[in-house]
Amino acid sequence: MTTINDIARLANVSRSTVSRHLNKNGYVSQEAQERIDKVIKETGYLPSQSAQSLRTKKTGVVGVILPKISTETASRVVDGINQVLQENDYQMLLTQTLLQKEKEIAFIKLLQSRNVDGIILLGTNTDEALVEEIQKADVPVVVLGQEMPGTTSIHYPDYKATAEMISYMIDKGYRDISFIGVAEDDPAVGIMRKEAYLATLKQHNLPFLAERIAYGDFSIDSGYHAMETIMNQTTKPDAVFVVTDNMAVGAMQYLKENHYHIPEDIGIATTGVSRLSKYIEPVLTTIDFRNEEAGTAITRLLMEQLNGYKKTKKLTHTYRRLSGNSL
Amino acid sequence: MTTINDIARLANVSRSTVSRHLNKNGYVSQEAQERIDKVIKETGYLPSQSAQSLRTKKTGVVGVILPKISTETASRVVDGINQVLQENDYQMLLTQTLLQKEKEIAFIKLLQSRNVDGIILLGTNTDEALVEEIQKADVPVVVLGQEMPGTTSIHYPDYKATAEMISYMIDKGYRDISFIGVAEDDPAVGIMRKEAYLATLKQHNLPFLAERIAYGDFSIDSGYHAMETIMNQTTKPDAVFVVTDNMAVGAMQYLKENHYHIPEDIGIATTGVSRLSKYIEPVLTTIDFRNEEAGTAITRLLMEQLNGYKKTKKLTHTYRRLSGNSL
DNA sequence: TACGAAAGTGGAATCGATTCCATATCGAAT
DNA sequence: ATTCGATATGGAATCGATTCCACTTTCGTA
Repeated sequence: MTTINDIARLANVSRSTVSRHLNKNGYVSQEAQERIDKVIKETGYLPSQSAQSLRTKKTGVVGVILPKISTETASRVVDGINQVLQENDYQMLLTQTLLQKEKEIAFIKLLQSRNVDGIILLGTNTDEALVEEIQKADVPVVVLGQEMPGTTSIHYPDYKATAEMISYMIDKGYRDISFIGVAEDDPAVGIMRKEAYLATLKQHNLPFLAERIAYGDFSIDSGYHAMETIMNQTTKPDAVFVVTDNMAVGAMQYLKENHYHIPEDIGIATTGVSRLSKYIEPVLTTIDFRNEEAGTAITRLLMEQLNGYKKTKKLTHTYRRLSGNSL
Repeated sequence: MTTINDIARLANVSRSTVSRHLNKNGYVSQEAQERIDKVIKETGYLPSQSAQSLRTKKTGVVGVILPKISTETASRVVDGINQVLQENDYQMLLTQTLLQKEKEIAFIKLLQSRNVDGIILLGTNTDEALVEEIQKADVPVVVLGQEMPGTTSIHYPDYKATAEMISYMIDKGYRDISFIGVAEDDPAVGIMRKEAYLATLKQHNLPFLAERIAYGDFSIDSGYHAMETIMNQTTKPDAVFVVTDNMAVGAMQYLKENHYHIPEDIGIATTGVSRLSKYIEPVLTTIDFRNEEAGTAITRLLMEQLNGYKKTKKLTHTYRRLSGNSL
């Protein structure tokens, strides 16, 4: 590796001069600039980020913590994040928790020791310990997907969107709607969406049956089994709302294997739009949270913080409903 | 930020002693260890990666260069990569080229200036300039998806798998198979797969018609238009092989919009298995390159190199065919 | 002609770690 | 009693940059 000292020596200047030239601050004569540029080109010199960031406390790296990259939702968010980071000359250090909550905290620490300039967390919970760790952090942390106390965050309109979808299903004529949710340690997906489901049924004076609800853990498999549980009851629902697309895939698989027709025998709706779901039968009716835009939005908020903006902001992301023929 | 100097001062030892304790090399008395541990716990001290890597020339970070993260193929590979990296306490710096070739070279440089310990490149071409840049790199670079001269790489069995799929289609009774490919600057996907298609037709004494071939650029849209081009000819094929799943989605969209039935009017086969494609009609017949395993495999090769193994290895990844009802 | 500001440059300290080397203590073996 | 190896510790150099400061030269203007 060639270093700034090599460049200085070869160009017959001091390393202060090289640095001044590279950073375009201070005075450097035309001739010196040319000699330096020439040597840099010849050697292919690249400044060491480690050394630079030791001095400047800036790495140009943003840490991203997410549950699992190979889901359509997450990878779209990452696309959005990456877009804004690239515009601002930041790189992305990516970590996956695989839904182990303790890893979120561990990664916040780890990323800081890696001297990232900021952290974007795709949130799955708002546990006390996590909130605390975020407060303690000495770099800005922004959160997407949960309303995190005391932290700049963007959350999805979980309640509103779910309520609207359930209403829509009722308008379509469904009267016995079942629900596949997730555990309640996820406030956004676990609590808000379920509450919206329950409240909307009530509002329309529809009865609520405990056996119409089953839970999964975000995986396809768990969606399959939740659907199975629901359909194994003595009476069967005429529709199902699944809180995540991944679980909806599992639910559909169960329905298909057991020869239920969608939407004649049972209607299905979910959140999250898949690349494929538009093109293949049945076209899923879903709530599209426009994850890519959410990714760019949360990253812009982080950029604001990196540029010195201090106040915490809370935003709600927008969404749209995509109508397919699964209802 | 607390530094090693703070720890040393608070624990009443020199910073050499703290370092020795942290790295478990050299002698440190029991009492000193305890005092140091206590102070570290109290302060929440984390060593600065920048400083460490400036001294040790190791960052514990691996750079990953890929075309686009929000594709099923890429995100599955990343999953595999991440798994092995995590096992080995490495983090991942992720970059996207969005299929701009010059960015591959730019990122190789950039990642080096960020002092990554190694680079994993999901290859899209084997251009001279790229090969050169890889040779020049002073960290190990491994490549997935292309057979890169002089570099450790794993490539997919593009020729064999494609030939086998075309044969399978012929066995199924299709006699007029069309082909949606990509530009030939991608040796693996652009050249090998097309050659396999042509050779297999010839081998079965089937005629080849130039108008049965169209090209896309990996995007859904381009698959749509390629399919459109093919179906707008005076005679129509009875099947199509699409070289990537993303383009296959576009092709299917075209077929669906124009009321062709799959597989009655036209059969379709592709590579790459989507989470969804198994569950929704029609179930796609595809070549599954098992991207996640490919990701773990290439990462293990990189780990070997990081541990001092010098020789370059060339491996071919395995695959399997998944039969659906799209043929 | 003189003087102060602008232009140009290098020296040295610094960031936060690691690591080599010198030094000191102590117990065991000769 | 002396010596030697093991244990324990701190000092100082170093990694590759940035940045402050001091110093010199140049130049326009009073």
